[in-house]
Amino acid sequence: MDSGDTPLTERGIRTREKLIAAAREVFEERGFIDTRVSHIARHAAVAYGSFYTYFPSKEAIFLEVADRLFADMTAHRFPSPGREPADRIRRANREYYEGYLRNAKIMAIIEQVATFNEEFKELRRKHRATAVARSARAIERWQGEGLVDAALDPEMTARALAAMVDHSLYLWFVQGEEDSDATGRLLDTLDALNIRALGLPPAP
Amino acid sequence: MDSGDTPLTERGIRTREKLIAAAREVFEERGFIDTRVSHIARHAAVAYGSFYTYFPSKEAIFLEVADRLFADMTAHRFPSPGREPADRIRRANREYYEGYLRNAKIMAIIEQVATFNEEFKELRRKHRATAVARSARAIERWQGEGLVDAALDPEMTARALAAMVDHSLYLWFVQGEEDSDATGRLLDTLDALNIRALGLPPAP
Amino acid sequence: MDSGDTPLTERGIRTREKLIAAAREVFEERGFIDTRVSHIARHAAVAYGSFYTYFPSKEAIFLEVADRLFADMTAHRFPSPGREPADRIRRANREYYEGYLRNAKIMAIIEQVATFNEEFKELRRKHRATAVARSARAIERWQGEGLVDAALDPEMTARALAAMVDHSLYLWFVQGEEDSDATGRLLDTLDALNIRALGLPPAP
Amino acid sequence: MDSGDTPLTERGIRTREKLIAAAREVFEERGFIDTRVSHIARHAAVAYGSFYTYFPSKEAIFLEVADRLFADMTAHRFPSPGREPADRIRRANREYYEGYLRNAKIMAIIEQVATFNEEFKELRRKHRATAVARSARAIERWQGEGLVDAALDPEMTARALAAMVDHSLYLWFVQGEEDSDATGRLLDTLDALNIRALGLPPAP
DNA sequence: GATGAATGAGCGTTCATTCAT
DNA sequence: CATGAATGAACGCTCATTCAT
Repeated sequence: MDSGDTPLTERGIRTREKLIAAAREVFEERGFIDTRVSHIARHAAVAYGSFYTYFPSKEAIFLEVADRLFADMTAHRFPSPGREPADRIRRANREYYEGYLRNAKIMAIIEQVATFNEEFKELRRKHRATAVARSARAIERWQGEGLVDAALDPEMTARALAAMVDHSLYLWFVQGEEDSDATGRLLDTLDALNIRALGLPPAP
Repeated sequence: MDSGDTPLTERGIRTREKLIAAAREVFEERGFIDTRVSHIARHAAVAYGSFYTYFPSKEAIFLEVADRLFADMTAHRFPSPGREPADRIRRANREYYEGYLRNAKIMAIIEQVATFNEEFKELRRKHRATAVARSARAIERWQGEGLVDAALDPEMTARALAAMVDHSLYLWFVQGEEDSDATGRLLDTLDALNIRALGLPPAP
Repeated sequence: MDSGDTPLTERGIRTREKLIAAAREVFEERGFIDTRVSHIARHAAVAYGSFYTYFPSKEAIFLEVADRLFADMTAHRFPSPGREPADRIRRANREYYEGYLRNAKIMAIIEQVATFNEEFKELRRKHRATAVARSARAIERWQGEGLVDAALDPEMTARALAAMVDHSLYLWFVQGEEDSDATGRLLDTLDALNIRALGLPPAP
Repeated sequence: MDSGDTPLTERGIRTREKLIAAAREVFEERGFIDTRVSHIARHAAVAYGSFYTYFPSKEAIFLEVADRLFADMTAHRFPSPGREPADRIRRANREYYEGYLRNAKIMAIIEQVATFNEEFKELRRKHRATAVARSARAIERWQGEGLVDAALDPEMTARALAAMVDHSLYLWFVQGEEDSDATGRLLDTLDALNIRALGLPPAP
């Protein structure tokens, strides 16, 4: 009954990977609530009982799927040194938009699970805190350099702007308010509001 | 017998109200998913079957609870004529904050339900569309008066700023990131970012 | 709680009649199993609770409906004196066919109820026994007159021929095997088989 | 998990068979309407949920029981070549009587279900149509050979005589009008009426 | 380890009947 | 007597998890 343990054999690893890939697809298709363990097992072409050889519960496999997602969402982050702040914001945002689009469906499910599962709520909170802290440090730096008004609370500003971007993308791509023709306008507006709110000089 | 009907007698109306009040409390306490019809009935001190005299399902009573919430959230809106734009934004935001606080718990549940129930997704969408449209009209007016940069897309700006306020409040009050000492800083920051993003002159 | 009693006031009688008429229509429409007391009450434009003022149960009102049906089915029977036996059989059958058609829908429901309700099973049995006995007496008479072979068992013959007519009509009109163009052929065949089976001389 | 599937293992097949056998017994005992899935599971000494591993509903298992019944009722049919028509009718009837007796109880339940379930109505209709068609062809053949009056409508005759036999047996064995001493008289009478109605020469 | 059957608590919903007004 | 709300036992079905092979 050592389910959840990392399997040791080559074959076991393959089965585990099949389950994770299947889980992501099924979760994207049906949401967390409407996904059954049987769906995942069948989709992975694995016996029902074998699921529990690798994961102790539906929550556990979802946690793994979400972990990989967060890795993907943050892996592509790389600094763009020696740029104007406005330009760096635009670049960072664009990367985030792309990541969001790539993972929009599963992001939606994570959002769903976070509304009723404490463990997930906490996971989300941590990821957000990390991102907000990094962003707040950048704002403080810019305030030190006289680029951003010192009257702004760096942490709250970072929070609010992250919320703006996150939730706008969520509503647009996930909650079906998307209008693909207008996507460009939305993204441009998010960039502009970010930059204006901070009072940064628009990059030339 | 046919649930969903408006009750015809005083007594029936009372029972229905008891159920709605109980439902709100139970939903706030346990969330939508973990709420059972039996919880609501018991909390209302009403027989199990009586629930179905008034509502055909858990979804139905939740819709009623949410309807009343939206009514409350919008009812308190009143115009503040002859003010500076920045001042009006601050006032409107404060009203919204108060409404949010008053209804934070149930707002959270609505957010939850909207992640898996199409009917609710649609309800939320409509309410948001109304609010965004009003806000976009105000921005256009201010652009006409030369107070806001004409380069900003009014609709997308309205969307993004609404998302910022909504989601910030949601994360703060609902997802447990609240730190009551800092609430004032958050709200001030939201006001400030709103005003700065639009490029409005800060009211004196 | 004296429900089931015959009401005394004019108004009470009217309400009771309304319920019976409504019950027949609803039973015909939905069958016994799928009929709810609420359907009957609503169809009669009578309060739910009032039903129980007049009938102690769904079974009770059905019994009343069925009683009236049997009255109608037998009321039209009148002897046709001084005829040939074959002619009398044809006449009697025709009357029965007409009655069946007039009441086919409710006959179907009675058949349904008789499959699971002992009280109804017994009611049907009695009605059938009466009809079979009368028919058997006629056969005996004809045997006495040398018109029918004395080797035939009068009671069993009466039973079997009644079963033939009853069930043929049931399958034809009720179980939806009806083909209206061919109805005449079916009825003629039933007459002919009756007469031939008894060995009666075909009426000229 | 998905009920209705054919089980894949020996053990699964055994459980499924246990359920079917138990279902037949419980249906015979209590009728379709008063049978609960829990009764069947308990009678089969199987967990409640296991029922749904094999059948999606009470209707589904009943369909299977009925299918097997019809197979039994028709399997024993074998031709009796080179006999007099009257003799063949007697033989065929006797076989049918025996089958009916063997399955009388469950036949009753099928009759019951056919009164309110469209799927079953249709199943019964098909079986009857097959039997009637075969019988009608025999009548036509005898008409060609001059043994049966050409004036008789073969199809309607086949229908009516089948209805006579079927319903007589039903009333006798199922609806509790049975009087075991007289059973022989009933069967003899059914044979005789069949033969006389067709005008066949009684076999010596 | 893989397989798929077995388990049963749990929940939503129904509806005949009773009761308060 | 009329009215319609109140009651709650009963049942069908689900599905995460455990177990036997």
